[in-house]
Amino acid sequence: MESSIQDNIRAQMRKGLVEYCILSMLARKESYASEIIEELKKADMIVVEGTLYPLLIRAKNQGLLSYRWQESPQGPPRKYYFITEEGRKVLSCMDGIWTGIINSVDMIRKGE
Amino acid sequence: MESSIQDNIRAQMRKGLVEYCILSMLARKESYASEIIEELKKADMIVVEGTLYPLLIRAKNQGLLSYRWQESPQGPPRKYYFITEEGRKVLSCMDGIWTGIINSVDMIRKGE
DNA sequence: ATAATTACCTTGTATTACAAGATATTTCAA
DNA sequence: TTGAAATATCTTGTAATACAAGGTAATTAT
Repeated sequence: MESSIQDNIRAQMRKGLVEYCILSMLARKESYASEIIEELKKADMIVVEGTLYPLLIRAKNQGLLSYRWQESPQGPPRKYYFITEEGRKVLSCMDGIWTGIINSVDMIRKGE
Repeated sequence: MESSIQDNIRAQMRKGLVEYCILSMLARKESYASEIIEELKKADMIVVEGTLYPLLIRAKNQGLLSYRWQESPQGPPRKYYFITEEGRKVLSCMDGIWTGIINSVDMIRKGE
């Protein structure tokens, strides 16, 4: 099965933004994987489990996120992730990087 | 040697944008690899040869770019790449995707 | 000749996101 | 009390990207 060029481009462009988006979300309120996926879907930023779980583990190992267990009204307990102080510093830095990227692309698109 | 978390994030965020930027540049005027790298550098979008050459070849194989040889005032001949009609269609599509990504990130960043 | 400059290209590696599937806990109905 | 449904977490294997590092080749100047 072959994917279209456009699908491929959409996929490529999103790369690396996922971490920024997830840190952003968790900076406002703690959340668990299934809920994070639902909320990203609302903003058309589709992410699947196989992407999210390794990312959360990486961010936790870097000290950007931490988590606590909490019982669920139904099913197994939820792993609520929340942002750390270190994570907030990195997020603030990412804001600047993101703004810079938008400016760079804008310059290139419009012809410096 | 270990790179900082921030360097890593900067690198990740840029992924996939390079193709968009290069198609954009070539949509205004044809150019060759060394010049493309120089111009991207001006916009703080650093790209190296090992990234650019495979990308140009991929885009050519997809029919988005084509090229012609031209003698250089000094050194070996230059391979001038230019965008095709198909490339312009895809570029127009990428504009929309890029705008959509900016909107998505903005929604997520600001809390939908 | 040969060194310098300019240019093109390749190989191997780290990282990322995804597809697909495995595992575990709770509730509810038969 | 057994089993299905729902909700969760997590792992493995694969494809793709960007980069570091190095290789090849043509022209000009010394």
